[in-house]
Amino acid sequence: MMLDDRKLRILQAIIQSYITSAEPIGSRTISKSYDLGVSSATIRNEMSDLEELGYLVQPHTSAGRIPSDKGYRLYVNKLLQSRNLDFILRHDMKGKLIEEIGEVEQLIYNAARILSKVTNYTSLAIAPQIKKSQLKHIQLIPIDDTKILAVIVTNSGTVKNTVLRIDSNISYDHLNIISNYLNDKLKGYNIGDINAEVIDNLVKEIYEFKKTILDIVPIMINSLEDTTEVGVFLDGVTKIFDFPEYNDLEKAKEFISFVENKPNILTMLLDGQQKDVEITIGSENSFEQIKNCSVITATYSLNGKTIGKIGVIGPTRMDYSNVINVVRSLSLDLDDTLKKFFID
Amino acid sequence: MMLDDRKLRILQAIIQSYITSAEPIGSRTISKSYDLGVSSATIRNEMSDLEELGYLVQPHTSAGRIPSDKGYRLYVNKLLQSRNLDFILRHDMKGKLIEEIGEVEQLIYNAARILSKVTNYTSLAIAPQIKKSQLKHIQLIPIDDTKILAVIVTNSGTVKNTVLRIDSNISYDHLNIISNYLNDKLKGYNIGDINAEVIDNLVKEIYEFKKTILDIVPIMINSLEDTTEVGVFLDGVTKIFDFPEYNDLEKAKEFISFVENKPNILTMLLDGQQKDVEITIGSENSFEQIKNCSVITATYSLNGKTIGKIGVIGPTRMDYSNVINVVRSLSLDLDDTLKKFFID
DNA sequence: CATTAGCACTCAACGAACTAGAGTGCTAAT
DNA sequence: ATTAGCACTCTAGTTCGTTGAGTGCTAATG
Repeated sequence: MMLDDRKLRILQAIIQSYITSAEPIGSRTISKSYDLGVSSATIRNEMSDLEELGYLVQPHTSAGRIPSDKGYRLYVNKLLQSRNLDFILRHDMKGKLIEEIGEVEQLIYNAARILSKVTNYTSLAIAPQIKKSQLKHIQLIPIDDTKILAVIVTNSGTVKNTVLRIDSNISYDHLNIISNYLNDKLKGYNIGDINAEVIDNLVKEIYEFKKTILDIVPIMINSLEDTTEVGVFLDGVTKIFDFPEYNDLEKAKEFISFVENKPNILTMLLDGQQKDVEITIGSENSFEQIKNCSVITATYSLNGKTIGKIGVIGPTRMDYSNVINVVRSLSLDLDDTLKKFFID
Repeated sequence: MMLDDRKLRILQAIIQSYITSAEPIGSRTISKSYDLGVSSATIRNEMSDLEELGYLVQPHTSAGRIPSDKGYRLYVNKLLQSRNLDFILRHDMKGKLIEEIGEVEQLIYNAARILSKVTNYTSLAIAPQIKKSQLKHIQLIPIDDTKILAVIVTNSGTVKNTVLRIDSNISYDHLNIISNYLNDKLKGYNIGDINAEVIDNLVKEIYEFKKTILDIVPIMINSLEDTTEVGVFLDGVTKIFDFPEYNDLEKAKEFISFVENKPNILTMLLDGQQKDVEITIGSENSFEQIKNCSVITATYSLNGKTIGKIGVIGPTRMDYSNVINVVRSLSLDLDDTLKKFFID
């Protein structure tokens, strides 16, 4: 049995109906609402075939049918006609995005908030990954006898502070010399590439402050990799309550627990392929807790290099067409904005 | 009609039962479980009186009674016998708290996480209020031709970065001179006290960099007051699902929406009196959305000055005794830890 | 005179039984 | 190949009694 054109049209009709209604769709509904030129009985037969092929499932006998993950996948890959995003909306989004530019984190959080507001799904975002950024400036500042503050600025605009505890008292001037030296040697380095070897080479050329540098730099680099500190942004968590599929406390709890757990979000977004727009449907998700959700993400880049991701998560019955458009367009806006305000 | 000792004992019994069972309490339950030496009929009469006095309410005729906000208030003020917190638990909490000390924010977030884990309620915390802290160090760092980074360190350990956009190119050396000058003049100032007048006085004594300072300092100070950036920490949001009073999607949604809104939490915590431990019961809350919740907070201090708050929020049927103990003890631990690691 | 046993009354919660209605699958006619 | 027709299925509501916890009142009691 093959998927002929009529079957595809019926599948499309069912999925579109289901996305807006959240109710199982029966053959009569389709024959009435869509002009397919065949009777409900024919549609009934076709639906039976579509179920056999795995694109539809029946919650119970004597109910209509709902799309399976496989059905949604086909829909997304083949049946989605990409309409253009409303110009006004695009313009508004970009306006909101650049309304108040502070640090990059602020910008990304802004993007997440816009995304949730415009799509009415929960939005996710990760701030530029420090490891993938280049070191732009490094500065050591004495705080008191036992502490110095290391400030690291990256090309993507991220500023990261680390308080270091030290034994020996180092003078302001000495710290300045070390700062300058580190700047000189490490500027432009990919932060992820600064490893033991690099640090070893670093101190080969300098004798006076060798010990201090070996005390300071590894701790500093380590603290940059602290994942608990990494910027994960969420907005619109409570949007999930608007969907009938989460009219169940257990499910709502599971969703919110998952999404509030930053490491989950981080792994999910970082593990994915780094393609432009990525769509993960239901059971395709690697986390069991969200096997009834779809996730749509897009990357954002600086200097042609992907540095982070934004996206939304919601029920598999998601308005794919709209969300894909919004996410893509917002990620392009982000690229623009980053280029303009944070260019290397 | 007066509240004699027997009425108080009955009220106490009802509240204690209700806190653990979440079910309306009937007269027979009390007479069986607590040895008050009177029959259920007598208790029935007393309960009727307690209702008339406003300490109890009846969900419907033929149901037991539950405490009113006024009842809880009396309980908290008069009937709570303060038992001591388990020594092991105290020790564990402190251990966890100082397990990994990074910046203050990290410490406060740690406290919130411990609080939620130990009490099984949603926990809240605010990071040290920059306005109430003193300036310890200020440093201007050039990023590129159009941007400089201002790093401000306070006595409470908070490090705050602000990226400033400038027109004219300022050399590294000039920035250093300005940094040193500002340090010299502003160190020790309460950040909240640095106003236009102070800045005016600041530039009276210096001519060379007057314009630059006037360009930089006000923006810097302003950005410190940006409330969207202020540290509000939450943990255990989903704990609310464990309480039968939130077995209702609408209520759960209202709660989570409220609590996820940082400005709400900020106003709530900052508006309260700044006493040691503060308990707000049900309708005493200024926010309509949480009129069925109680909030228990404690302040934490540095150098005898209150700089922030931690606390929990949950249903009015809260284990007041335990939560008060835990919150108080954790706030003392925080004081200790701050003193040790972040002392001025 | 406070206390209590006794009893009629109330009401939410639960479950059984029934109904309505949407939808299917099959069969036979077109 | 398509479709009208129909028996069948199953959920979601609805009604209606039953149960049981709890109350409030009254009259008896020490």
